Parts: sequence; C-alpha cells; structure tokens
Amino acid sequence: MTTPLNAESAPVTTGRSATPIILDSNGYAGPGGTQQSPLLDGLNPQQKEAVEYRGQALLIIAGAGSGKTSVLTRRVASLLETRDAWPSQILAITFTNKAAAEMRERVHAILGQGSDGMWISTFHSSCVRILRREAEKIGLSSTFSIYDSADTKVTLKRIIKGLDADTYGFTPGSAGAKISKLKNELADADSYARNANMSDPQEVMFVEIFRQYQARLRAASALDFDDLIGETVYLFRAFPKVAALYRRRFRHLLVDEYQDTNHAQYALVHELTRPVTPELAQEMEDDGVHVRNLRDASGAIPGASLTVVGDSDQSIYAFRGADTRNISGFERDYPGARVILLEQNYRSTQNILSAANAVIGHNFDRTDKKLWSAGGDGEKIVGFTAYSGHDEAQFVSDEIQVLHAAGMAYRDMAVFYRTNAQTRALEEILVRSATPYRVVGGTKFYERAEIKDALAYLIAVANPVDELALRRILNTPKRGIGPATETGLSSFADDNELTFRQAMRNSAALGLGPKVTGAILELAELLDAAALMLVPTSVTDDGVPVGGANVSEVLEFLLNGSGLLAGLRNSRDPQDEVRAENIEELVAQTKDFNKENPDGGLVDFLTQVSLVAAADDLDDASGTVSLMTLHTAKGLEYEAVFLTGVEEGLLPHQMSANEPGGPAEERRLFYVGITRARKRLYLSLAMTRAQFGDINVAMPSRYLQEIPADLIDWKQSPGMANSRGGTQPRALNARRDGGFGGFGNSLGTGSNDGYGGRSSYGTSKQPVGLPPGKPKTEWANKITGTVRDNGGLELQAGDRIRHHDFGEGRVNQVTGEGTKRIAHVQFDTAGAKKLLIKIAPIEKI
DNA sequence: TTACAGGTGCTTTTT
DNA sequence: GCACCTGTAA
Repeated sequence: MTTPLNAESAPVTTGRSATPIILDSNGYAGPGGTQQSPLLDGLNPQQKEAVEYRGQALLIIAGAGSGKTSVLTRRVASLLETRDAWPSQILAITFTNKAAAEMRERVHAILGQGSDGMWISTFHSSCVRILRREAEKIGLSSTFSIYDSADTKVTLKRIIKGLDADTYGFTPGSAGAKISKLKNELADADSYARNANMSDPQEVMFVEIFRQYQARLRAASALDFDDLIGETVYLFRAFPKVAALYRRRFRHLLVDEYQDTNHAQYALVHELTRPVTPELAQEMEDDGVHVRNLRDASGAIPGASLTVVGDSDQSIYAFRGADTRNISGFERDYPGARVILLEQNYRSTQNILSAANAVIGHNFDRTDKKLWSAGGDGEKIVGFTAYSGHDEAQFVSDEIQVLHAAGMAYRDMAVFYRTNAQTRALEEILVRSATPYRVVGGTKFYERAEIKDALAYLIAVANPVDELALRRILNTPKRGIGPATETGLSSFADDNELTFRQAMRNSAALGLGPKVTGAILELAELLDAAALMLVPTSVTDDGVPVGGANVSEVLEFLLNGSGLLAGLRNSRDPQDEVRAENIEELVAQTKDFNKENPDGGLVDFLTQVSLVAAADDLDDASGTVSLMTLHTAKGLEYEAVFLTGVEEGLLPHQMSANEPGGPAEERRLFYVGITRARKRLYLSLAMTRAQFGDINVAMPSRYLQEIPADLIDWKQSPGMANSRGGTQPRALNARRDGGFGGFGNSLGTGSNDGYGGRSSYGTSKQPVGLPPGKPKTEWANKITGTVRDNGGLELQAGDRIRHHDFGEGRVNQVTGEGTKRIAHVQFDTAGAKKLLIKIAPIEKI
C-alpha cells in the first residue's frame, strides 16, 4: 500500500505564531547546558555538525551510505527539540513518498510527539497541495486532474492527428519529451516561439502542438507532472502575496537528493526561500496576518533557512532535466552557505566501496570524494559471465538460493537491471525455482488498463470537465459508442462551446440513433448521480461537512452502474478474470484509504494515486527478493545485490551514447547500483542477449575493467581481451595470469567460439585455464575468413552434441537463419536449452 | 460498430 | 516478443 496522504494541516492564514529564533549568528545555541542531546548519539563529527548547524544555508554533500537519512531526520528533530522551529514551519522534500513516510516515522519515533503540521513530501505532492488550495487564482478547478505520461501521450496523439503533424516527423513521444524538457526549464509555448526559428515549418508546427496541448489541458482543468512544479512557481511569481504566505509559513526548508532537481524545482526552492519585502510584510500585517515576530530590523521577513542534501556522483536523472549545477552552484546561489562533507560509509564493505570509488573516479569534472568504511574488506565481489540472459538469470537464482540456505532472508536481496525488459528472463527463472520475488515499479498497478478505466470514472466525477477521462470511459465497457460518435460529440462540444460532459447531456441534439443516444445519456446520468453522492448532507457547527459518500462507496456505485466489473466477470477471456480481480483490489485500496484518511475525499485519493512512485510500493515486510531498475534502486540498500546485464549497449545503454554526458551518467548509474550493496555484490553479464525477439551478441561493459582485478572473484570470466585486432574494448579485469579465451578478441575478428573465458573458475587453483597462447593457436587454426559459423557446424533435429558446460544432449529442433540459427537442445542432465549455434561451445558427436 | 487478422516498430531510465 | 495500428469482414 502506498503512503497515506497526510491530513491537511492548518491553512497558512491561521497558522500558529512563529518562534522568534530563526537565525543564530553563532550557529548553534545548543539545547542548553553541557549535556549532549541524545539526538547526536553515535554520530561522527561531520554528521553532528550537519544536525546542529543553524544558519541560512547548509549544503550536505553526502556520499552513498553516509548516514544521510539519519542526519536529515535528526536535523528535523533537532530543529524541533531546540525550539528553532514549530513542526508547521518545516517543509522537507524527499524523492519518494516512501522516503517521506520513513522520515515522518523516524522523527515521530525520536520525539515521541506529534509532527503534525510538518510537511514531509515529494516536490510533486507539495505542489499539488499548494495548487489545490490556490487553484482558482490561476484559473483552475481545485479538483484539477493530474495527467500522467500516458494521458499526455493520448492527448498529443489526438493533436498530432488533427494537425497532420506526423508528416513533420512528430510522434506523441517526441513532442511530449520536448514539451516536458521545456517545461522543466519553465518555458511555455509563447516564450519558446519568441526564441525559435519560426521560418522553420517544423518549429512552427511544434509551437502549434505545444499551444494546443496546453489549451486542451486548460480546458480539461488538468496539469501534467511538469506543470505541477511550473505552475506553482508561476503562482508564486504572479501572486507575491500568496508567495509571502508560504514564505512566512515555511521557515525551514530541507531538500533531499538535491543533485536531481531540475531548473523548475530549483526555482521553486528559490521562491520559497526568498525574503518577504518590508512593504509586503507590512501589507500582510495590515491584512491581519500575524508576522511581527518574524520581521527583522528593516521590517522584512528574512528568507527561510535552507538545507540541501545531495551527491553529484549519484545524479542519474539528467534525462529528466536534473542539473547538477544546482548543487555545484549552491555556494554561489546562497553566499555564506556552510558545506559539510560526509564521506564515511556505514553501509558497505571496503571491497564494495573500493570498486565504487574506482568506477566513479573515471568520471572527470567532479570533486573527488572517497568513500571509506571502518567495517573491513568483506567478501570479494562475485563476477559471472553467462551464455545468455536466461543463463544469467539461472546464476542469479542459484546464488539467491545459496544465500538463502546460508541464512539470508529473501527481503535482504535485490536484483538490479538497466531496462525493464530484462525482467522477463529473470522472472521466468525465478518462477521456475519457486523463489519469492517482486518486481518493484515495472508495469505499475495504476497503469493497468482496467485500473485506469476504473479511475477514469472517478476522475470524471471529481473533475467533470476532464474530456480525456470521459472519452476513456465512453465506450468502456462496450456500449456501442464507436469512434465516429466520439468525435461527433467532441466537435459538437467545440462548436457549441460546451464541455464534453455537457455535450453528452445534450446528445439528443446530435440526431444519433436512439440506442446510442440512450447509452450516452445513461452514462451522463450515472456520473451525475455519483457526483451527488459526494455532496455532504449537513454541516457541523464548525463548518465541517458531513454525510458525503466516501471513495469506495462512489467507486462501487460506478462499477455497478456501469457494468464494468460485471462485464469482465462474464467475459470468456481468461485474462478478464485477472482484470476483475485487479479492480477488486482497487476497491480494497479505496477502503484502506477511507480507514487511513477519514477526512480524505475523492480528490485526495486520486492525487495520491497519481503521485505514487515506483519505489513507493516497496513493502519491507514482504519476504521477497526485490527486482528493480537501477534508477528505482537509488536510496535503497540491501545485504546482497545482483547487478545484472553489465554489458555494452545495456550499461552504458545504447541510447545514451549520443547524448552529451551520457556515458558519464551511465557510470553514475553503475556506481549507484554498486553502492546499494551492504555485504555481497554480484556483477553479471551475458554474452548473448535476446532483444526485440531475436538474439544478439553482447560485449562486456567498459565499466567492468575500471574495477581493480583483485576485487572481483570471477566465477566465470568474460576473458581477457585482446592484444591483437585492437578495435574491441580491452581486457577486462580478468586475471592476467590465467589463459582466458578471448571473448572480446574473437568478436573482434568477427567470430566467436562462445565460451572463450569459461576456463577460469576464479579462486580455483586448478589449472583449468588453457595455457597462455594456446587459445590463439586454436583460433588461428579454426578461423578461416572473416566470419566463422562455429566451424560451419550444421545441426539438425536428432543430432547428439556435447556442450562445454551442459554435457551431452540431443538437438530437438533448429530455428532461425544464418548467424542467428538456434539449436533447441534437450541435455541429458542440464535440461532444455536454446543455443546460438554460431557461438555456443558445442561440438557434434 | 465490433472482432479479428496481419503488419509494424519499438524500449533507457521516471515524478 | 509484444503492443499497437490498420484494414477487412460480418
């Protein structure tokens, strides 16, 4: 379950009066006396200073595993304990809702008292909260919808179709990415148009797409993810008095993961920490807003104190507009800022840290920072080169079982990968080995079609002008309302300046068939009736409305009235049974929501659902292995980490190659992955990887050779590359003394015998490796021409073969063409495998 | 209007 | 390998 939305705290206009102690020129006054606060127990000197420092601006450079969360939490607790702040004066911004919930809990645990009124949430949640309050000021309904990327895509698709913009090469994806990027820079269609080369028809078209997109969102009273930040900045800039109220309220701002803030978020932080001018402060006072005890000698309200925590080495969201200059320019932006470095690592063994340091050291243009641990070297990193993605998954699964047998809980293990597509092979194998696992993020629950359908009903009730939601449910379940009718309704609405919903109510005027008209009216009435359910039946003396239906009641009413659930239940498609169960799960979630948020309304529920992050649905209590992308892994830690797919093209990813700073960002991603591990780290790669349904040969990642050889114990090494040929990435940190086959080498010559490097078994002292030089001779004998197809090996069903590792087996079938011919082999002991004939270590017998 | 068949293109990461 | 799109038949 996700983090409950906090009950709304007191509105700013009635906020409690503030404590006068905001600034302390000497830093920290201390909680009195010589006694050290228990808050500082077990902290090192740098951490202590980070907790106790009092001043306008503080930058904490926190290396991975340096106790950042603990410091941040204690700092908040300390601010409260020393009476430097009331809870309601604190705004702490975290990266995920989960981190926010954790922080809230820990502050509560430390202080044992209410942290009520404190805002601990993500950038997006905080902004929604502000925007819902101030919505009418910027021409929005307070029940505005929040569009996710899928909603954006659908909207853009319609616009592009309407403009025939695909002839200019625009796709919903490309246009969406560009718009998002601009919004992160706080640009809008007009400002973009002013600077664009408008003699370029493509630019003109883009501006038009951008304009129409914005207009559609407006008409639907909707904001996309980027707008949530951008519109809040706009609100503060356009309405100084509104901004002043929030500046007055939030006296202490704390921002986690500052290296991942984009320009819009940076601007937001700036707006919130700006001083209130004497004139404005006076105006507020005249309006009856209590500010006197906050004003300084000049009559102004000084800017709030700002604490940011970050680590540029862990910046992995540049593709989303994150700009590390925000962190590197902090001292320039906030003159007199204090900078504290946390370098001692409390998480990982020294071997893991040494690997991490070595890797990240290859990024230039960074302030050198070396993590160190007092915890000893620990185990070596385990390396494994698999034959295929499935083989790799098998290795991971086997090792998980070994660790588990040795007493490690499943929940303490995690498997990381670069792309979501890699889960397929992993899941297949984990299911087969009955390993309990869960995919964190991935295809998220709320992104499933049936869930989006059900939610669209709720959105249509909460925000009646949202055309997107209405059109989604118009013919779901099937009501005989086809695309022709849908566009008919839409243009009818446009022509008569009606909303889509009003057009539905007036559908009789369209002259459609009685059946279709009836279906449209029935849906409109259902939604109207649901909206009525929400209206409170009475009001208490304090003005609190009572009697309105809660979220689950409305949802169940809609599901029954629309027949959505019944339709799935009665379907003969077995998949629909699962979909029905998912909807039941959603109903259960609304009931949980009611319980956890007695005051929460429909809009609150929808907001919470819109803003869940991948990492939020992590349930620490579940005894399962966690599978997730490297991006999702940030901020988490595990006893044992499997970092899979450490291959060229995957890590670094192919797509990053053209982007400026791409390879460096990929390296940081690798670094983030490594530093998640506490005790055991496994790096694995595959020599072939299935992609887009066919199989490709993969190369070991360049980052592997950046790790000192003595830190890795290769169970199966990719082998030593290549002294001849020379175009391929060079030797990995395989042991130099052994005679490894040349994985990279043989690729370089356009051929491959498969398991060049299989001869090494890491710590094994047996001379299993081929003598140096011998492999070369062997290849020299075998290689004829540029491409060798495993010596021209022809296989057909029925043939017996011998495999280097799997032993003997029988070929059941041969599929594919040319270099991608695949033998489906039933091995006598190793089971069924698919092998790429060209490179598999096999011979016919 | 719906259902289905066949073709196409695609994946980096996410609030 | 799959999701999505398009075109066709009922």
